[in-house]
Amino acid sequence: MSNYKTSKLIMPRNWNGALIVGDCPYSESAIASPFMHSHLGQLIQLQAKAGWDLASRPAYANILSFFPKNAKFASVPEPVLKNEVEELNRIIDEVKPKLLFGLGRQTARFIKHDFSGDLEEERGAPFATPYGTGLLSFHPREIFRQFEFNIVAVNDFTKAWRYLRDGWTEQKWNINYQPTFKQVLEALHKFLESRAPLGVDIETNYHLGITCIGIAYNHSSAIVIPFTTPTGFYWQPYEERAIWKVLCQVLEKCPLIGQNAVHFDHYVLARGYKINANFVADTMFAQWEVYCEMQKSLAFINSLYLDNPYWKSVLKAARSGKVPYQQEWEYCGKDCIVTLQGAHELRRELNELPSGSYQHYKFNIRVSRVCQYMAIRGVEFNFAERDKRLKVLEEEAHAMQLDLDVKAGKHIFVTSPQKMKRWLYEDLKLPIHYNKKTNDEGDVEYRETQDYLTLLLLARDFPNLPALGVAGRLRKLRKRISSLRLIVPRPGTNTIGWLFNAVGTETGRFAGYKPPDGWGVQPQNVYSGDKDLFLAGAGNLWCKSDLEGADAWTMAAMLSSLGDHRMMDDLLHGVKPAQALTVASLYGEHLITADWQTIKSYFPAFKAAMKLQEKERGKKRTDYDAYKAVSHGTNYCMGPKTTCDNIFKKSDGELYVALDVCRDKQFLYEKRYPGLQILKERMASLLSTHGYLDAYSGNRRIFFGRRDNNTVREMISQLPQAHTTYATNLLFERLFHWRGNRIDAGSRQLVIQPVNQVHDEACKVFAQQHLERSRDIFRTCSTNRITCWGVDFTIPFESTYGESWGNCDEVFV
DNA sequence: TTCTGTACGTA
DNA sequence: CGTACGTACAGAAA
Repeated sequence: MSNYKTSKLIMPRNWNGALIVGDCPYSESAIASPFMHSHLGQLIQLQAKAGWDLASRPAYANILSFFPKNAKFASVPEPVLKNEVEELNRIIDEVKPKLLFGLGRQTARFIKHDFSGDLEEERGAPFATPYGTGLLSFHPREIFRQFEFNIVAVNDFTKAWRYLRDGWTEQKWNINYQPTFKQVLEALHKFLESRAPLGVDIETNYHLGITCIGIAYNHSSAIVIPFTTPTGFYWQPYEERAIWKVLCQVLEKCPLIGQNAVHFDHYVLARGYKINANFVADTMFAQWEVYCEMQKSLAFINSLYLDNPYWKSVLKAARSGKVPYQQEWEYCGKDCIVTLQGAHELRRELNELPSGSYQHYKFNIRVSRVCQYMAIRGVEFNFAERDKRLKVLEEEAHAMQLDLDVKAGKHIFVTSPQKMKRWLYEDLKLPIHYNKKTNDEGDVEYRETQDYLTLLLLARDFPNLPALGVAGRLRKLRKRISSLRLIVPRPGTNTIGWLFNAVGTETGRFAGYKPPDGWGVQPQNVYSGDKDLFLAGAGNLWCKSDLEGADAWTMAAMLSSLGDHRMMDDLLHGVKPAQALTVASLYGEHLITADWQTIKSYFPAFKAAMKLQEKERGKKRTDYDAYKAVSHGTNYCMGPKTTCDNIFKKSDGELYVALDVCRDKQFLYEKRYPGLQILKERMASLLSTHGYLDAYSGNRRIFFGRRDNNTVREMISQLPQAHTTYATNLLFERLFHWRGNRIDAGSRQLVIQPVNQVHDEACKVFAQQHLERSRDIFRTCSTNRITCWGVDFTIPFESTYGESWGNCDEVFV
């Protein structure tokens, strides 16, 4: 083989057999070789980090031998591109690389013949080439832009080295996806006998009917039971009945491993098939526990820990008829097998972490049973009252629309951002307002906006244009109306459902969803004013338990450990930080450093003053409301501009705190809690020394972002959120699993039934006759003790009950 | 029909 | 330069 160097290929003397292919040269002027300057440096660093033996070297090539115009691949004329690709292919045929390693999304298109078009999906999954193994990863350019890709790229380079050294062949899949009746029954009975863990996955059609169900029983074998074909049914009716009978037992009795943090499979089986599937492990939960900032998809898990080629494009192809429809069943079998394999590897990953991680994973799996319970149970919804309310609101909206059109002198379509923009900035020529937007790459952009805040600000600056305020209020009202109108009950009932994902967020908070059948709502963004429509049901009570000062406790503990004990002192003696700030603002700024006793001595006067303000200005418009926003914002490094915007917006344009006033109040707040400044520095130093934070729950969040202020802010909110979540989840976990919360011994029926969770608010329902018993149970289950940075504390609940979510006025405990 | 951006609801 | 989310709608792309 010839040693030669061109802008297209660099072939080293001591070649290791790998050809690393990029998309185009570094820049217009740096085209002498495929990778130059920082790109080459990055590649060498990645090889070193991934343990490549650098005594021999990879060859480097590019799709393009030149830098495309404006750095846009699309600008390259088709024939030119074709020539370049052909030349690359000639090079590949000549050098015959054992490893073809393509970097970047453009590159992937040309070196993998069946590339799906999504690099993040296919990255890290090996494929066969005529001369060896192929692999895709990020281009150094992409890694620079998106810092967290770096760790993933190291993983890909580690894999690449292994494939180069040991080669790669696709594992043999043993998937029986067109089984006979006899085979299915035999397999199911065998599972029932052995009770070995099974990897389970279902595929469903648009109506949530199960098209097939796959069961993997070892790391290469699965049986898939098809139910429907595009034209009918796979089984005779009597066969299907017999299969479901045994299948139901398998799903309820065998330990199942799933890939389904949203509990979609469980929900479908329970609601549509009356099967309470026994999922005891979930690869999504495990992957979240290991790297909560990363994706949790099966393809991603495969790319990190396994060696299967990309298989995820088959489902779409099978459904659209591009490949035989039976391949959907085979695909389902692969999913099950990869789930089983992934669970195995993730167990090893968890072992590498402190023991708390595995404990928290197990805890979350127990919590996930509560998510399933709440999803299936649902709650009663007051449809009669909803309909009445809708009527009133719709009339109100109609009147507002007429008023708006008159005031504006033309019809204003408030739900169209485009039309609103034209009205404000073209017709009325008002000053353009911008909104901060963080794009996928993490860069901050500013875009034109016409949101509620903008309309309020414009209305304030242009009092001669009363239409502005009306437009803002109307748009909000329309949003509320459409949310209400779209609520649909489960057929024949007044019940609605919701879904939860216990690992839906990076901080450990739940994510909530509208159920896949559409019969319900997203539980966590229900408009406060409509919460009274969610009912306990006849003979029942709705009980709402809020964590009191939820996030503040962890904040106080962190400050305490840094030597500033004042916030903890305040909280322990019933002084909320925002109250201290308000008292000092109202009765003399010297009070800002006063002890809690002094602050408290002003409480009667302070509370009376706020009551008066509420009477005069309306709800959410008192000074205390403003100072709450200042305190909250300052805790999380919010700037004075956003703080005063928030106050203005929350008070519907009534409360305007000038920017410098807002800034002064922040200084005042920081004077009382000087630890806040130290905390920022401490977090920045933790980011560079450790790069992770451990919560008391056992969960560790590794921060993959850049070492900048942005990440420091994420870190500051991490532990408060993680601990709040832990306290709420702990309550639910106990209520669900503790035998003391059962109607009677041996019963599965709960006395206190969890129904909803909104971060620091736990909603439960119990029968009226069990009020006293529920109080006892709650007292037992609601205790917690958290240690943060060596400081112990407890987050107390404040509980009330009533007939509905929005109507909890009686004190519970 | 599917995707993207904007706006807005929650803690 | 608060954090963390999901959904509805409009309008464009396919």
